Amino acid sequence: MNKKNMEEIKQMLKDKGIPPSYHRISIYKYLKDNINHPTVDTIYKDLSKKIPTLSKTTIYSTLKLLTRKNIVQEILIDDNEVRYDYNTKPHAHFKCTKCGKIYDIFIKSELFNIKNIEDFSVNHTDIFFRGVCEKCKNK
Amino acid sequence: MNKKNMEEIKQMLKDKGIPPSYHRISIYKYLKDNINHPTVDTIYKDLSKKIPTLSKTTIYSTLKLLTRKNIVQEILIDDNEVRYDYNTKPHAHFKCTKCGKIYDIFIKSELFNIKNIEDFSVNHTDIFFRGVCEKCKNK
DNA sequence: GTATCTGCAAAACATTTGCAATTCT
DNA sequence: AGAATTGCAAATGTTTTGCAGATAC
Repeated sequence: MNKKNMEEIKQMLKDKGIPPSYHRISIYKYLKDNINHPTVDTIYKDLSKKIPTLSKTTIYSTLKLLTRKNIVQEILIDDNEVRYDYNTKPHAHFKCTKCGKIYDIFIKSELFNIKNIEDFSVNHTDIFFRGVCEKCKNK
Repeated sequence: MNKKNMEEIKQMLKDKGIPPSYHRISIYKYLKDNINHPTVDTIYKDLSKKIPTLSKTTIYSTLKLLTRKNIVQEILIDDNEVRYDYNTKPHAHFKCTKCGKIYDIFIKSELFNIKNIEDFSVNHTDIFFRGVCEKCKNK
């Protein structure tokens, strides 16, 4: 089952023109299994338990590569830390300013489909909300 | 005329509960005169020509203060540099991925008025577009 | 055997902080 | 004088880069 996942990811990376090294497969699988928009640091702390030789440099370069190939998505919602999202389909994000968690918001909006606005060609639309989540409201 | 502007800003800062030092007035006036979403570094390079004693620390602390008081707006559209926007009214932004310029987009969207979404209380909505601007298209 | 991938250490940035000096009233 | 503002230098945190060694095909 886990093996099967690895094989599937391996094939997918190949199809996208990315040589599927063990590290790359592992990092992608981590994003698939942890859809809570982890940072490089979080990925490193977790994954290096299982793969002690893994370095941050490799995580950085792998994520840049996957982003360039549109297999994952960078989220720049706040602060100066980049987060990564396994889900590349158009969706919005919500960040709770108290607990810092980021949630996916699956709203439909015509803004995601805009191809031109004023004189500009649009390639990508980001919609971010900031506020307080249910849990933090009740504290 | 210029003096008059300074006086107006001074009064406005006072009204918002901010002691209007010369540096604070100058930084706010810079944002008013340069609505192209400058970074701290840009502000520093430009303003320190006129005010040689001005330090980056002061610019950082002043902008944090103005942001907290909702007099200016932080823009976190890309990379790891914060940009500042004189215009605090709801509007979207477009970033050209070729030249790096950021443009204001004055679209109307009900998303700017959302107060609740799913279980969350929304305080702020950001809408960002990325793509290529007219000038870069024709290069 | 040659390309690529990886990891370390250093560098490069943006931003924050501690603290002493300056300024303002 | 007393409180707030400012500036320097150092610290912090994230990301990038150069290069040497390891790995893969």
